[in-house]
Amino acid sequence: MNTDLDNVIAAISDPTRRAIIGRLARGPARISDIAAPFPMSLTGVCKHVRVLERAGLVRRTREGRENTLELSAEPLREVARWILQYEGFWNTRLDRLEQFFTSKQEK
Amino acid sequence: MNTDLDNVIAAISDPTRRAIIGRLARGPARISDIAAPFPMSLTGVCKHVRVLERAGLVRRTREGRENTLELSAEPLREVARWILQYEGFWNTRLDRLEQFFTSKQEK
DNA sequence: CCAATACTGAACCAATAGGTTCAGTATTCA
DNA sequence: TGAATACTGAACCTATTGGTTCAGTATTGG
Repeated sequence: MNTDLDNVIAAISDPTRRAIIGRLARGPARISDIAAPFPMSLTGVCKHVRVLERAGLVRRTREGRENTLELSAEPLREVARWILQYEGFWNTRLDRLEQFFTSKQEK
Repeated sequence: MNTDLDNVIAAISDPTRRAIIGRLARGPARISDIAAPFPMSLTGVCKHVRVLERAGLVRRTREGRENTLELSAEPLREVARWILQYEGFWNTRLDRLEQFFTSKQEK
């Protein structure tokens, strides 16, 4: 089974898709606009956009032949939450030790 | 080309590997110990561990026939940094609007 | 109306991911 | 020493990923 978290993390594991997110953070854009800077066919970019869409990271509004994309960063929040639970492990050696004993007590 | 960030994010996109990280957060463990709860062959778990290792998320210490694994969460920091730059986008509607105009000004 | 624009779907491809089994190598315990 | 333990490598399999091309459908501007 594939959870939402899996899909979101998989979506942001690709550098092209992270770049698309970065672009959309500066404001909404059409697929063609987004595709322009990439050394890749429009179809290729289209596919990446669909992956982001399925992960809930992008909202699409069709008007006529144009598809305007908008960043929808909410799903990243869950990912941040998952990662930040390990925050104590990437500071000092001491923090790591402390975290270890804290979790031992909790158990 | 595959960046470190790509490898780390790809590593944590798999639920089995996230579970392994969760297990190691409670303290070091041998591969067999880690493998036990998973409905999967030891070889399968071994492969997952190697992925985590290549991403720098796990350190291994061999003593005799036993491989003791230890969490090395530092690489997650970069991922957190990447995600948190979009923090303003997952709060209120207002925040999103604000962020949008702020970035417009910067440009 | 015609041509250009903005996509989209289908078919294809090579590489990678995630799993398996089986056989092998060290290492340790009794 | 001999059996059990703790892995590891190789070969294999299927499904998915990330890309392509080509052909098609709407939509729009001149």
